[in-house]
Amino acid sequence: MRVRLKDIAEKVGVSISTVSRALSDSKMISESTKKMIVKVARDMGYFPDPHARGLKKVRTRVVGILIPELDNLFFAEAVSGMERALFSAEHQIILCSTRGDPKKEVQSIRVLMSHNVDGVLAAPVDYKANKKYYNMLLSSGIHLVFFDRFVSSVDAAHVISDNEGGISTLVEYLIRMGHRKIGYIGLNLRIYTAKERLKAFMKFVKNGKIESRDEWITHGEYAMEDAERAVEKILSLKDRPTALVFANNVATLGGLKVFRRYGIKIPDEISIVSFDDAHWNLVFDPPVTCVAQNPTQMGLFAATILLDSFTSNEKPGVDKSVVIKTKFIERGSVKRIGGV
Amino acid sequence: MRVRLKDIAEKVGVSISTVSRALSDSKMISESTKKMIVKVARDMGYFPDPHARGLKKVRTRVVGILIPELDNLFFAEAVSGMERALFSAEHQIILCSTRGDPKKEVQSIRVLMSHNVDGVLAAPVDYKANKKYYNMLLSSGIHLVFFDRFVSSVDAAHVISDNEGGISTLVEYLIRMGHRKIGYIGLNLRIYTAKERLKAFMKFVKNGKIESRDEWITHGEYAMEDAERAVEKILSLKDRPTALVFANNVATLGGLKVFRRYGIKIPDEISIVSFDDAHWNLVFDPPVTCVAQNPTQMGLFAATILLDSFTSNEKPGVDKSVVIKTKFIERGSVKRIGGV
DNA sequence: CTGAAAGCGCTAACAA
DNA sequence: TTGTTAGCGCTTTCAG
Repeated sequence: MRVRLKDIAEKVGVSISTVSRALSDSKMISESTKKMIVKVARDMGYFPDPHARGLKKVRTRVVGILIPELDNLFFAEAVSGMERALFSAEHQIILCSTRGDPKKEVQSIRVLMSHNVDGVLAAPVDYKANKKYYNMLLSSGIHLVFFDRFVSSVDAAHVISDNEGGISTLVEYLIRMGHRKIGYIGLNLRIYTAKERLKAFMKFVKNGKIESRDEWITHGEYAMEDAERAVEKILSLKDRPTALVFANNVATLGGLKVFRRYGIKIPDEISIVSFDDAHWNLVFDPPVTCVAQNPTQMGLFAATILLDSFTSNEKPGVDKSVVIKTKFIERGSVKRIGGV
Repeated sequence: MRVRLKDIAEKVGVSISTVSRALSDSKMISESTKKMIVKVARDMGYFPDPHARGLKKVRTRVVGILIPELDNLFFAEAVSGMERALFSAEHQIILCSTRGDPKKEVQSIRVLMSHNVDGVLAAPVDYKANKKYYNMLLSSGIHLVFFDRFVSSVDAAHVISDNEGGISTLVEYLIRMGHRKIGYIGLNLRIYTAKERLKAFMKFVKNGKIESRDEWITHGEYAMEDAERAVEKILSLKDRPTALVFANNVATLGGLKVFRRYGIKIPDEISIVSFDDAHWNLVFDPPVTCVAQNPTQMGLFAATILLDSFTSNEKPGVDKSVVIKTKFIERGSVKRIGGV
């Protein structure tokens, strides 16, 4: 049977509330009895009942994690980083996956609220939708930290990569390598990162630093197949770009599949760069030049901000946000065709 | 504010218990009032408080998932499959990661028990250790389903791949392709799958179907670096095997890294096969011949068995276990050097 | 068929 | 400094 405060109280010969105080490290108790009680509690293997706690609306030591999907290694690693931080701080995780569906996102937010979680770490589906529900979370006292993406004008800290900087690094590199005709394989624009990365790319088009046609710029959904179709379409064009920027790891893998299927040689026939590194760059030939994110670190940061906010007891506002620089990794997927 | 049974009761003009009965679909209530109450509850956005529920030791609709690590895509996909099944059945997930540490495993089991979860889906660290704690789980009424691995002589269903069959397929294929001198890059033998796969491999050694020396058979930890070291050691031998069997995706990636570093051509200089498929086989050249597991399906099965056991209200015993066949995928990583 | 009331384990306000 | 007690929202006897 489970050990309750009552059991400890009986054993020590004090009241339940004394035990409660001892275990919550209250000041209103003598050091000696506290020591005694703590020892007995440990010996008996006491662990407070989270439900009884939760019912009293005190800290539940549970945080909700809300992600689009787990089978993208980016999110898996991010959650792994969070888990590390949260476990050390003795917090539990309730995991919800939205699969990119705003409806599921709403349901998940509801569930997390009803579980009375202390905080939520979220990578929201949509830049705008469900703002209402995130605010509802906040106003019911739950701390919130966004990661990878955020919802505009919700006052919560976010931990994101430097999307604009990353894309700029990539495009500037291509320019240095002599490329001007550059295509872009993007993602669904509801997603914050997709929007930011495209915007960064378009800046180069607008100011004439590169040349890009509408047909070279694509926005798929968040699946490999979309990237595949997009790349196939671009390859079928008479006037092709000499280089392609892939907006994330999923898109890149899709592109590489197509190149392989058609026997297209990288970088001889077309050059590519990618936002996101991937495991298979360890073995793929040529490995892809990219800007790498660090999802584990991102998760760790986000969780740490949240945990700190519990300690300080104030919600982490947007001013606590962190932007993580991406890391440029030059490899062999870009051909020099002029330039400096 | 949160909607409680009390609020619904007041609105409808009945007692709390009537509302409770209506919502739990009891027989002891008239159809008409039930209908009415259910409707009002929905309109008001009622969602039962999991803590109040949990405190009463009824179904919490929460299941614990216990895995070694999330940043291995195998487990990420398995959890993804579980999430799908559990979400449909309106169950929540508490996620615990052991990182291969039996101590953390014990702590996690304790946490899950204290959270009064209805069931646990676990890929245990060790084949023997912590048997006591899994039995403790069971005896406190929590349903348990193992996946990928299990703990011996704990009476709980498991969902695993056909490890022996998979390895046999791989080795027999190598034999057909003319290989006799075959090495094995294995994992830590505390892990159930590692043990099973090695056993299956050793059967071929013992009955003389293949020739293998002690130096060709390695057992690393569960990290890529161990596989790298193991492969390097084998390559440095004067008398090398002509083919290598890799015991999982992590080991395979480690091996490929080494081959790349030393410029070793697959399959010309050495042939390889692998337990587990991987994403990068879509783009790697040559893609690796392997037996693929289906982690998503494994997760789905495990979760389904657990959910069924809630319905039937009896713990899923070891007799409910499922063994999933692996899928052989012939690709280009093995050279024919004789044979049929 | 419905309502009143006890109690799950804990915290916190109030008494002593 | 300690003990007593109310009550968190729900389920479940037990009466009606």
